Amino acid sequence: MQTPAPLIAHIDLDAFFASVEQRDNPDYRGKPVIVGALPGGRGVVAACSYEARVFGIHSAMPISRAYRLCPDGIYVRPDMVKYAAESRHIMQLLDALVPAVEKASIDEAYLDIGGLDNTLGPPEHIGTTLRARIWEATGLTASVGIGPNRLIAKLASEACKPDGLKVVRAHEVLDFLAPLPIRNLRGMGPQTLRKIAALNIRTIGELRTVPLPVLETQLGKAAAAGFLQQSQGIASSKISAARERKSISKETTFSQDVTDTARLRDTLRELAAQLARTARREQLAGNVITLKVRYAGFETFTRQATLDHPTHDERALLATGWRLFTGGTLPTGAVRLIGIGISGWQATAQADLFAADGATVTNPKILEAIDKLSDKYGKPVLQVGVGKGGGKKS
DNA sequence: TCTGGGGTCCTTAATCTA
DNA sequence: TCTGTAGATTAAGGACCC
Repeated sequence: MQTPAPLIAHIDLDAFFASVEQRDNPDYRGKPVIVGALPGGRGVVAACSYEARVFGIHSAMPISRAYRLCPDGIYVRPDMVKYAAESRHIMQLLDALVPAVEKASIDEAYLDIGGLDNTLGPPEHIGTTLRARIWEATGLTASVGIGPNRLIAKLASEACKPDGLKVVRAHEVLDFLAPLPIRNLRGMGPQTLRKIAALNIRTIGELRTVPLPVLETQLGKAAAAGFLQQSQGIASSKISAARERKSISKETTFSQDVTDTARLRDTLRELAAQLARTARREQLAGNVITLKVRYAGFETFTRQATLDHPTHDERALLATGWRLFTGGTLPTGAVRLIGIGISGWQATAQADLFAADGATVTNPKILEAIDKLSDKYGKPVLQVGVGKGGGKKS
């Protein structure tokens, strides 16, 4: 039997957080709804309704600016628990329709629909069915892009937003891409955009004509080759249902910068407790602890310690995080943000020695050993890397 | 203008190891 | 045993995404 040509659908829920709020609060419908920080505080727009976009508001915009643009808008704090439940519901619905579904984020999914024309019909029909099912089940609209790979599917859904459907066939890919701004390519952020703009390149079609060595001088070998491939419509069409989590972190930005070390330590303790709860819930224990600190001027630093035991215990997390903070390698000054994370998952027997019930470490011998060694050496056991450049400084 | 929170991946540089 | 070196490992930061 011949392998069917790859066909990928990208589903994007329109203005997801704001649409959920408008659905649940009839008073919000037809009005500018901005989900994110509240005016007066620090923060940005997480999502906004299409009515708010008319005022020039978009996601990631500082809330203070959004408020200036639209003082009469409805400002709502995000309810992530509600959005996550809604997202699960929709993903389950997609799973029931299509064999291979990859959740890309809380409001996006990639579906492998290659070879489904016998059961679900042609691509246009599949797209219409997916959108109708989501609407019937949730009252939310979604945009669907369909193409021969992930990149084209994603760009097609962006092109037909909101509440649209677009199919780009293999022979149409180059013409579809040519007029689009290079900003639409994956991985093209402000820095890269600036470098490519220096070559007087604005569209994907123009980018395609740039010789590889010229692009390499601006972006380096790997990035240049990657963007050129994208400009030719070449991208992965692989869909992987289960993506493994690489790290977990918790961070918070203070409403006003903090110099009081007691307050910083209390905050770190709370974050360590939240982190430990999440890690235990997901049955993960890691031995790499990362501290993140952002100062008043927005300078951001991270420091890592590698323990010789995987942990998801809040005491071990706090002890390590605080030692990294006070270890003398960070600047002093008012702190805007503090955060802590774990990675380096270890499926070892030691991980199981730690509590699974949300309390502290259950194995007193392990704790005692960690504390003794930490006290003896004045730092968490064992390998602690500090300063620029890694290496092992034990 | 003034920049959240939670992630991933890549590059660079220092250090370790064979 | 000493020295030089290439590749692997580790840490930090940058860039990006939603």
